[in-house]
Amino acid sequence: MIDKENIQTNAKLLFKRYLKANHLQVTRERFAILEAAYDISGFFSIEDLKKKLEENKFKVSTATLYTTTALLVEANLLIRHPFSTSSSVFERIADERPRCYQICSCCHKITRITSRDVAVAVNAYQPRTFIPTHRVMYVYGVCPKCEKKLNRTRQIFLDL
Amino acid sequence: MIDKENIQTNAKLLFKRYLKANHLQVTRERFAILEAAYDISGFFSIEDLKKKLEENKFKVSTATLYTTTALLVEANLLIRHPFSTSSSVFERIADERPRCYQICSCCHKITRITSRDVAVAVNAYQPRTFIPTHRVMYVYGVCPKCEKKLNRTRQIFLDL
DNA sequence: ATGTATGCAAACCATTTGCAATGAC
DNA sequence: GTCATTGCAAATGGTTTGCATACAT
Repeated sequence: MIDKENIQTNAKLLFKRYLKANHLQVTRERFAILEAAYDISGFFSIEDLKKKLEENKFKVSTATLYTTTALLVEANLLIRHPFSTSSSVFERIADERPRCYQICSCCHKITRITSRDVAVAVNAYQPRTFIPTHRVMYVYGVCPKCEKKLNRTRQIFLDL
Repeated sequence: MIDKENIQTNAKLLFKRYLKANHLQVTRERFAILEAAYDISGFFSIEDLKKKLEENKFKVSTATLYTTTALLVEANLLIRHPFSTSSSVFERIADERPRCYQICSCCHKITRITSRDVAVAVNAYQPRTFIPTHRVMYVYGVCPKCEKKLNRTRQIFLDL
């Protein structure tokens, strides 16, 4: 089993490795940001990260938050989701399970699916020369609740 | 085989249906934008759309471009990709094949994969109550070129 | 006739940039 | 000591908003 501690430790190790490999510096700020990001289990914005860091009594400039999150995305330690038009939505990559999200085009509710079927399906494709680090699948559609609503409207239309 | 004409006609039909179902108005602007968007086969920005519309001698305000693209995303006629931090990256949904993209975290090159394996894998997962309209998969990793350049370590998470 | 969609320009705000100061190596 | 990184504040520019006008129903 992987506990929270392990996830963080592993992420830090990977980040350090990434920085070394790319001749980048290991700084307090970068690791404080990584830690804060990995303290959040769901989606988060730059704003949320800033707050989390403040909770930890750690002050970082906005500029650094932006450059570091970009770095973490590059290092495959964070995902950037396409959920918002304006601001970035991030999420940590805490384990190797493929990430699959169902998104209702109607009510915009997002649900992560973690069933075995999904894992098998998403991992079924194996590229030849490309070396995959992680996979993200988005299944767009209509959730049951909205489907009922839509059906009602359609019915009304047929009646007209 | 589906040709360009057919794709557009089909998209228009779907859009009209969507508008009706949601009690929205069928306007010249909305269909001019849909047409322009479907004239572009790859990724495009709001800026690109504006240019394409100008080519067609059609003038639309920026505000309308934003609201209409949002509408088209809602109607499952456009995808919004998470490729840019600042501006939106769109792509038409021209056919029913699942969309899979390989993204190199290093050089940021994006390649669409259309092989049968991908299609099978992505469609293998079938939600129970949720009604899927389309699926998008992103495979992040390192392309062969970058792999050679950087002797980077793969992300390996322990005991899952 | 009613209410929605559009255009325009201003406002907004997330993100980026430039430069001086700090800190990693 | 050298050069990358950070912080700050200002600039940038994509996106949103408010309101008057035009238009779909």
